[in-house]
Amino acid sequence: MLTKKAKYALTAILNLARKHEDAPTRISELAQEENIPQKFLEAILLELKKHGFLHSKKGKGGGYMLRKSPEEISMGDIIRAIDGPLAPVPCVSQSAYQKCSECKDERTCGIRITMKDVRDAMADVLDNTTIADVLRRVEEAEKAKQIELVKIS
Amino acid sequence: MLTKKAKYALTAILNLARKHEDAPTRISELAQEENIPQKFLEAILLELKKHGFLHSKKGKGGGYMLRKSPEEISMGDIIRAIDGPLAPVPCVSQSAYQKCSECKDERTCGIRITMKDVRDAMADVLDNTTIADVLRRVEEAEKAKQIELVKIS
DNA sequence: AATTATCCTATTGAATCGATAGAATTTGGG
DNA sequence: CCCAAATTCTATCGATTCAATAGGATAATT
Repeated sequence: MLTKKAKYALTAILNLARKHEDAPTRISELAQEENIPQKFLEAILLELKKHGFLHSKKGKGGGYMLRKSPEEISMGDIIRAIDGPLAPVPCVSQSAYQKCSECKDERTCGIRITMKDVRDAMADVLDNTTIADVLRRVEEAEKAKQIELVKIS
Repeated sequence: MLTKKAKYALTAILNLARKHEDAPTRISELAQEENIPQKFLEAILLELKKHGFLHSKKGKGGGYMLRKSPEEISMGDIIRAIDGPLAPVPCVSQSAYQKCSECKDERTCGIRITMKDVRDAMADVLDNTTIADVLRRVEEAEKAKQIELVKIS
């Protein structure tokens, strides 16, 4: 399960990416727009900054802005930064492998074999979907919705 | 992340499936063979029984045995029974859908669109991998290991 | 210097995870 | 019919994580 923290992180980055402006966005503004508890969002943005996704400007007229372009950030990157490895079990994680204690031989462990497939399937989606991709798909969905509305009226 | 509970559940069912005997297996035996805390395993087996995967026989000569055949049990079934829905967010779950509170319109939510793909990718693996499939792949891996050993010697 | 925002530390309440203890109940065998 | 062996039930526990809040320190812009 995605934690709320990761969900808020994705929401915040998508919001900032949609703005694609040079002007920074205030935490308070972001919190209000996306219905995220401000103090919680504060901590999340700080973490995202430490991971290199954002940078910030202090003082009057300050706020947060994207550091990388939306094409360079994948959904997987953000989720890993906030929630940790994607893998359902540590022994199939690429980014944070850990040996399985109870397992006699990893090569012949049925759970590992299956979970490796699951991890790969998840990573295939999340590492090949950038913020820019998501924004594109949202736009398409919004267009489809408009057409639907016209049909009904 | 898969919980230890679910991992133990999978291990237990794989063990019972490998035995494919009519004779029931005692909890204590299963716990020892798979290095699972006995009292914890007790609770897990009970839960698996309630979900219809196992049935049990009390008293002397009793124990647990599979209720369904290994071909009829998918990895997804077991994980859902113990850990709950596969979906990373409730609003893309097939088995336990829940409306997203903070989302204005689900159809145009970028997180939902992406997470739907993730869910489908996971379900595609887990619902199409049966216990029998896993056992087959473990056997293959064991054969490959044997060949490897012969080569070295 | 005043304003505004980020940054830091600490704490909280609730839920979940992993596991244990002890007793109750059922069953088959002698 | 009683005993031993097994499952079944109830309850509790400590530790960790999750989600969020509070309050203030620090830094930078106008």
